[in-house]
Amino acid sequence: MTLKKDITIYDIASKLELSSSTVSRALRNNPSISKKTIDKIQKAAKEMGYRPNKLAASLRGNKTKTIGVLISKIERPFLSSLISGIEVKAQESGYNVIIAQSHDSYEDEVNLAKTLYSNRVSGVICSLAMDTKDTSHFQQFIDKGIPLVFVDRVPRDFNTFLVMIDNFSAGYKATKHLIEQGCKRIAHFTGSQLRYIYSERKRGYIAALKDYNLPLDESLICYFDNLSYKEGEKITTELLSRENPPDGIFATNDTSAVAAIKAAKKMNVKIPEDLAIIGFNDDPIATIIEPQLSTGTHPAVKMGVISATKVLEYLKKPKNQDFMEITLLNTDIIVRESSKRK
Amino acid sequence: MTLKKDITIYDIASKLELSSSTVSRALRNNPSISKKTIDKIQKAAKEMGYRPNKLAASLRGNKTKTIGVLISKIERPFLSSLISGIEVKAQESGYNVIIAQSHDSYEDEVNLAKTLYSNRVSGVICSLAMDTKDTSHFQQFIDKGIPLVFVDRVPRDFNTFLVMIDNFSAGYKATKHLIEQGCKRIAHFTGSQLRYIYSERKRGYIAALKDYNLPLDESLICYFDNLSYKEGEKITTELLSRENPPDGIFATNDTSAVAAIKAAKKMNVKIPEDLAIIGFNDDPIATIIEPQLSTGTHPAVKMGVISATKVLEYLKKPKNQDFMEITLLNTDIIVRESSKRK
DNA sequence: TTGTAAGCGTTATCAA
DNA sequence: TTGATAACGCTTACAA
Repeated sequence: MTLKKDITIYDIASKLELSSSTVSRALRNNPSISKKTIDKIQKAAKEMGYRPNKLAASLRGNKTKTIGVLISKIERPFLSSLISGIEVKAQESGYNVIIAQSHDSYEDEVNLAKTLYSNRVSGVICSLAMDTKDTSHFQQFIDKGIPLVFVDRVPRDFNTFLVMIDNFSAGYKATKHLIEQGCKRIAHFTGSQLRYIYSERKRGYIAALKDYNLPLDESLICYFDNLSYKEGEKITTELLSRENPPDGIFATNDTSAVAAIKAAKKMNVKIPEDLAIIGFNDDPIATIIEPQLSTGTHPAVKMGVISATKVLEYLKKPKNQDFMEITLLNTDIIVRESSKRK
Repeated sequence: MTLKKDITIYDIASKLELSSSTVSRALRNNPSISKKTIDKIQKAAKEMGYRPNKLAASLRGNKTKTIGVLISKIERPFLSSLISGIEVKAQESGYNVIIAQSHDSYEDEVNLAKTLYSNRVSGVICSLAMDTKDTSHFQQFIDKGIPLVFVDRVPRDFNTFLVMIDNFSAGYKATKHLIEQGCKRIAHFTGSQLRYIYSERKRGYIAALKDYNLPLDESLICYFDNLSYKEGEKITTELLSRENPPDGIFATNDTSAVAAIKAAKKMNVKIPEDLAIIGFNDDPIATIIEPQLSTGTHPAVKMGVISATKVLEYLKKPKNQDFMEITLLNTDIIVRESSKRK
């Protein structure tokens, strides 16, 4: 097996009888090099099959042009779209994206943060694991001036960039919509209250009930462990078996909402007449289920692009990072069959 | 903004009055260093907050411990699961995963391959863009002894690792299943015939028809551009409007199959009685649609793990890479409501 | 068991 | 406009 050797700037330099620094500059179109030399060098580089060694450049410049993305699970539609947005934006600017999945484990998240650091990523974009309380493992990035963006599942108390939707308003809108459809007893599916996004949506839910003079029944607030389909089925079945079942459900994700639809149908509960349901995220399943699921939009790709943009902008002109910049995106309710009573 | 300086092995060395090489070795538990020294060094490293600079190590060792993944779009459930499998396996072995999306564009694929090369990835795992004909942009990896694995959408004529399911058999089984349900006129939704996976499934479909003495009606083979929901809707509607419509559909992906179900329902065609449908991939939507979609399994996570394993094994003991190693995974038919007539 | 020194491929500084 | 040289932080012969 004879491997082709890597061509370096030295190879080009010696072939053209120039110095390596001239070659280096020419390849980056440095204006101090004459047009003629630049052309000659770039031509030779192409012919010889030169490929810059980004490793060496990174080491030298102490910047990797790499964005580390730390999320729970790629398979979640919201997260894969988020990554897609990040990747597109990063690519545009010549940055690479490296992916790390915490699988919603705090320990993994801590270790992966270390790994990203060791890899000297230029910036980090993170959506927290479900049960992360302590976020001190992110301090290392701040200490080094590495831009850090939390997206969607953000911590409550960390001074950095946050990108998320207006979750309070989202919860409020979704609940208001159900109220407008005539719902009087609205259940709410929520996730870990450590996660701001869930507690805020819940707060929006509560505020809407209050504004419309509906009593708050704590027993209708269902705290999920992982917002899975299975959990959604189980809890819906339980809810609908009660003496005084709800007539509406605002689920904080589509997976549990779809499970609710299926469970309700199995129990012959009419949707939306007897039970109006709205989810959140607008996952692909929302339009597949019958009746189609009303939901709140969660602009994943856009959030990815914005997150990456924050990182890239910061890298261009770093500021004191002892601040918090929150980007709140608007969210809309998409009304589909599962909640449309009129 | 005062940034913490990076601690290097030199900092540790001078603090402990040792040499940098001793520190370097101790940090990697090199047996030639005394237990006592190792402990002392590792303790100091921890206290001082040392983080290895992988960049420097990579440059020195000319290996990055990074696997480049080149795929069309992360959002596809099959691909995000594939990546997940790759990431988990890579993580285990201390490798990073960098993601590049071609968005099914041949030009992007060529450029991204270059970028991955410039980043000196240790290995590459790729699922081709829909319309990639020429695969010479991958030769650079072979020339350098960088392990290259094609997964799922593989080229026809490239000597390297291939990981895929037995697509011929998959197509055969799916078709056979429909025949066994009594279908006589089975339509087939297929993708670009440049992609082996689609042409092989089609070959399986044709072989099954032949084995069961059903005539092959070329007009029932539908060539899709992108296998999207929209395309599926349109083509199904057209098919069912014919004088002599099909009584079964074998769709090469679930998206188009689900679209077919929806379109058929809209036209009051009974599923599975009048039209039995089977898809492929077992995407999440398959169990959400009603009737639930029969489909062929596509073990994405497993394929990811295997692909990563091939890369890692090769890196452990490189061989002559002028060979082809095909890993064919088995696939099963999951019979659900959309095709179960008895 | 530990130390010295060279080198990985760039880029930046200074000098010519 | 170009060249010589040092440096980025690590690993690894080779020497002690």
